[in-house]
Amino acid sequence: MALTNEILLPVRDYDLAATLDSGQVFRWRLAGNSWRGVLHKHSLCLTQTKAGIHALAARPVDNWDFLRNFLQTEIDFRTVLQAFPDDEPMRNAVAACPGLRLLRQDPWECLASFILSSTKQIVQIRQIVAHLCERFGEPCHLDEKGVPHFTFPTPQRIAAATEAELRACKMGFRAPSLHAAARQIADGSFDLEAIRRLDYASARLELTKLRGVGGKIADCVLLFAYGFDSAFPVDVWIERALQELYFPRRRASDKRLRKFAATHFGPHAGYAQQYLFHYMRTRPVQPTHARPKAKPGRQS
DNA sequence: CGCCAGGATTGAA
DNA sequence: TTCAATCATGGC
Repeated sequence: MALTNEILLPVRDYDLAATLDSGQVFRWRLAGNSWRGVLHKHSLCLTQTKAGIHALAARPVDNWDFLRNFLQTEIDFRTVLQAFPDDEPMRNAVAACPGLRLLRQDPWECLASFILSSTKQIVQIRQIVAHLCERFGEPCHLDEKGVPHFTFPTPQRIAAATEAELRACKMGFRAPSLHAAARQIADGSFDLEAIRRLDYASARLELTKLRGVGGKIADCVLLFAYGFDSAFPVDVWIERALQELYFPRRRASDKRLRKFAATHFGPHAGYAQQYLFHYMRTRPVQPTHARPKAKPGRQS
């Protein structure tokens, strides 16, 4: 294949900005009307145009499949949307952002990022990950402003760091979890590739053996890195979404909500989850002051 | 079940 | 300006 610095991926129904800014990935930032980020060792600049997504690489690329895979431009997106339940919350969520997509990330970067995500807001996760890449990643490109772009650090590099060095990236109590995961992956005692060959339930069980990885974080990794479309991460936003949109009059237990989610949203439940998440976070602020904090048994 | 673990942000004093 | 509450997930 010929080396090229740029490519146009002619994709429709794709909202690049919403997708890169929807809490799946933490390393893409807006520069003008383009998105800058690093994938493997390629520093990229992505721009949404009428014709699709234009990619500009800092260095020539011989095969762009890694980008098609990351952006998931080849999937049958219509089928995904058509498989959603035809109810009002889903119609509203899709209407609010019709081109929202799921990405397909590198498992290690995704796992590491979500270990760092626990009890953190998206802005803070971005900061921690940026620190981590600056200190332990490799510089792979200097942009026109002279700002270096870094690769995501390997498990080997993180394993070789001290816990104090990791804590200096502001990750606090998550440092031992990240360190342990990196060591297990670096020494081969945990195989991220083997996860691919498991069914969803086994893969989830396997991931939750890692310290700092509970059901929610496992589901994020299974959905965002391995493409298990049935994974349905339930964080507080999704819990709120399910409660308010599907059980407005009575308080449903956590267990009840998960059971509902597992059956209601169909084979691409993970996509549905992403739409609900985005919908909850971007819709106009609700008048929370008018409603007292939810208490068991009593919900306005 | 209930508490604790950092650190950035928001809102109150 | 300082200070306290809030955020949000897993481990014990």
